[in-house]
Amino acid sequence: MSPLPAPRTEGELLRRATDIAGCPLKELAQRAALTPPGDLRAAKGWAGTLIEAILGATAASRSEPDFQLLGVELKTIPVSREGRPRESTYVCSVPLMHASGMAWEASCVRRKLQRVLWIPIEGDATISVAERKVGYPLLWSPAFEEEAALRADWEELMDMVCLGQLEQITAHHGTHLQIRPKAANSRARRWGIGETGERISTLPRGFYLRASFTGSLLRRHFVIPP
DNA sequence: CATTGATCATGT
DNA sequence: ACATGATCAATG
Repeated sequence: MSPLPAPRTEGELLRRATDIAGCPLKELAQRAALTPPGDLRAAKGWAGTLIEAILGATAASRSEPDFQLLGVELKTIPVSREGRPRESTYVCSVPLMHASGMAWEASCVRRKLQRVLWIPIEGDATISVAERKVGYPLLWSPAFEEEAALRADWEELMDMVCLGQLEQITAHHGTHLQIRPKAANSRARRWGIGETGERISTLPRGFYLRASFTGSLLRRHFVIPP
């Protein structure tokens, strides 16, 4: 496949995304000269990377929005037959040091979620990766209430990170945004802040959006049925 | 059976 | 090393 030029406007991006709605992944893979894996166990990011290539994303594996010119982040999301998200959505890593006094406005969570192109993909395990179909896209920015709710979660969680309560954070915290491990394995280490303010060696963490949050936003925009 | 904690591959 | 793309697999 010849390298696709990056979309120059949101409209162009959205048109490309709409054009592939209903398409099985094998068809898109063929365009990109790729072969769909039998399962995603050893290729967890395969579908996301494929859609990036198909839509002409430019920032693969860089700390930039996927569509740099447009400031748009691409997120594929696996959905069940009923259209419900099957998984949470990774947002960004959690800053474990030097984050005291950081404002929501300056956070990576807010920056990442400022403008997102959501693309649902059939994620039922009974459907082979090749046959899974791409759904209709949603170009989304958080509504005022959504951002306020995310901000409240972020502030509560980051307070814990900065006040030495990192080890007490579990995935149960946060209504819409949660903190979970994000690492190669459970032996991975980063520096964090301990109970008495000392440096501790801890597991790297990431911010994730709960499936309930992405589900309600897809429903609210009529991308998936109620 | 939904959710949490763990994990996989690849690029810079 | 650490970011990107996420899903897997154990657990309650």
